[in-house]
Amino acid sequence: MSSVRKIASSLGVSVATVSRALNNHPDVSAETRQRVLEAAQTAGYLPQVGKRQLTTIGLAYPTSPVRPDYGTFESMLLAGIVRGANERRFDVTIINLEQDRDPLESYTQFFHRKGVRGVVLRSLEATPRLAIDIAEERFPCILVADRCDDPRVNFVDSDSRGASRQAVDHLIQLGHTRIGLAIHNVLDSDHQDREAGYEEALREAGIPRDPQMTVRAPASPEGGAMMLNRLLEHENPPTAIYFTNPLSTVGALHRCLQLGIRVPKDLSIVGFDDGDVRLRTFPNFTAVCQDAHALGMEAARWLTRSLASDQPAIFRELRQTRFAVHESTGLRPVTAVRLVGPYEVKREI
Amino acid sequence: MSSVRKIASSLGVSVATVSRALNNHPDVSAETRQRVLEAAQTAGYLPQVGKRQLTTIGLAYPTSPVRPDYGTFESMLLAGIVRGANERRFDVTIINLEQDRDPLESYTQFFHRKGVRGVVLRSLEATPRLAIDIAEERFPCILVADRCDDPRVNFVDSDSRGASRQAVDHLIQLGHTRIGLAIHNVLDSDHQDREAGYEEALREAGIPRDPQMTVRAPASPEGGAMMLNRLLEHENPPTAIYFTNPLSTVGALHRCLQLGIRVPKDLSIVGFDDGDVRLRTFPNFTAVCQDAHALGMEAARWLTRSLASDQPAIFRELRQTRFAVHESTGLRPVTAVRLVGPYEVKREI
DNA sequence: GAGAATACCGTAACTGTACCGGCACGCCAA
DNA sequence: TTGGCGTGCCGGTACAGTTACGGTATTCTC
Repeated sequence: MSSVRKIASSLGVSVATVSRALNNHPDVSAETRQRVLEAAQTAGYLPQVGKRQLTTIGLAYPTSPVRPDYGTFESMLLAGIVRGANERRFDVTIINLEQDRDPLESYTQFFHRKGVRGVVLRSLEATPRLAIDIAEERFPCILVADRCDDPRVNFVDSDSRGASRQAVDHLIQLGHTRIGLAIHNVLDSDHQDREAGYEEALREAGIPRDPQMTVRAPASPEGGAMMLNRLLEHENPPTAIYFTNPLSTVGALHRCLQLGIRVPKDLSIVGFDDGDVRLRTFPNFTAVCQDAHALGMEAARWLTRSLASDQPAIFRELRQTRFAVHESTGLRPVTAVRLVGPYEVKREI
Repeated sequence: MSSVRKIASSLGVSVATVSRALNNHPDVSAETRQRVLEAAQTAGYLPQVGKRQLTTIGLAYPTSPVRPDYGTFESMLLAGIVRGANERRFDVTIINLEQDRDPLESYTQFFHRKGVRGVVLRSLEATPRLAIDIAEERFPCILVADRCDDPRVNFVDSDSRGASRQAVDHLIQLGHTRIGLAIHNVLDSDHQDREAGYEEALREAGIPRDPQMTVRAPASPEGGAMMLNRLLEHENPPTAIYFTNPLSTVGALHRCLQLGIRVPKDLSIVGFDDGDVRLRTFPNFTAVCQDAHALGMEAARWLTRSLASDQPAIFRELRQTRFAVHESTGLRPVTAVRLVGPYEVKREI
């Protein structure tokens, strides 16, 4: 519809000036650039190279991409996105939202300058705000591995409430009544789910929730070890713990081995897994499992289908996580383990 | 230099036909397409949209990208590549070489159709052949995490011979004389390095190499456990083992815990690490460490610098891996552990 | 105060792609 | 046989956006 020439004539400037303004070239005054950007925004300008239809989608990260913290999660997610996009012969480019973006330009302009027709937004921590901003500009976007209340925001997320409840139920069935919750210190929607599932299972079983049985720490092996320490130092320690993150689960299991705590004989542990971390620990841990690959694939599939068919529907999917029993959960021990010193373990009646 | 119009006039066809032939459109005869592709090849045709200089590089995978097998290695590599490319404001797109490539078109045409000016080639297993093909077309390309004898091929790889030798030396210093080698069953250059380092250290110390102390299996936790079994079933078992892959190291440590073999008291283990796997096992294992992030960053840095400066130099870098001592290596035990049944361990004099 | 340097912008030339129409050929029915 | 119709293939042209070059006005320097 709109082109650089249309915008140029409507503003009384030349096409070269419009092009320069849209591409952050230095040879244009700030005032003119502002006028051009506004005109482009209101006209709903979409650049097109030649007349080619672009077949690239972006994977946008608010910060530096692929944080090692997340273990294999990012890998699996990316693999899923690439596979989903390839089904319709789309390519995927990685976009860093903090890099190379002019604060003046809109997201739409930024993404078009990058040559992508839509983005999968990988939201880290507290930034679904971004998704709303992009949705407001009506640029095709889908949030992955997070969710958002705004009705204009598309997302694919996993819902771990059901499986979390199932996990805690499983512990209760094994006779446990004092069950700890070791959760991320930043409560995003995922972790809210897990806490809700934990709470539901307790309530259903008529077990009152003890706030001292909930501890919080960053998602890391060190955080996991720390949370284990804190729970077992309690005068009335738990006999089972639900760790809501893969890395803290690994850290906790490691700490148990260090302390000589036998899992599951002395202590039952349910963890969380994104990939196959649970199959690489000792013992293999019972876990709530999230399929990151499927998450990414679904997101890319919907986005590319939506771009190809050109009908802007709303898409919001919550995929249920799965509960898988392995070797780290067992019957409630008759004697609970308690930590009395940094390296001293006491088995009580 | 050359454009669709130049090619069109030199062949006596229209620009539309050239464009169609270059983009795999159906409305062109096979014979004409062939002629156009050949002319484009000899003329060294490089498409350019508008007059824009493309600032995208590709990360090309011969097969499906990001294999979960490799743990966090792919994640770290990708993160490094993206960061290296961003330094010069380049973007990265993921390209699957098996997808959407017409067998008739050259790699150059394929990559240009994808809109990238250069590629980082992630070679998996036995495919440095690809790097040679691409180098022959003079398309900017760098092989990462592998190497190639052909003098036209650029690469960034890590050299683990020195650190492997250091690792085995370390074991010898601790009094070990019977040292096993558990290595990948496919001997790419990386694993050749590791074997060479092992051999060198033994020779230097005057210890004859026993072929029965070398076992081979796929790089997986199961492979690691299997290799451990095979070595410890030997009538004269080793007191220390070098596992040349992160996943097999994890599998072996897991198997030791299962069998009740105390590491390092009964058996010393040196492993290999790409990221921080060694810090998430029990015990944390002594390892030869490869910095995948740095590998990717160096590759992308060189490629983007080379594209920006437009001088096609040759680049071949071997980064030394690092040897890090952790908790899985100790003094040679007086009694070696031997496996006499699937779950029976015997400690001999 | 005159010359030089710089900031900003317009004209025009250039890139590649898609739409539309035309030509040649083959097939089918009257 | 002949006219009509569909299809494969291709050319002309309009149009997308970008950049080289040059011009004008303003500012800086001596």
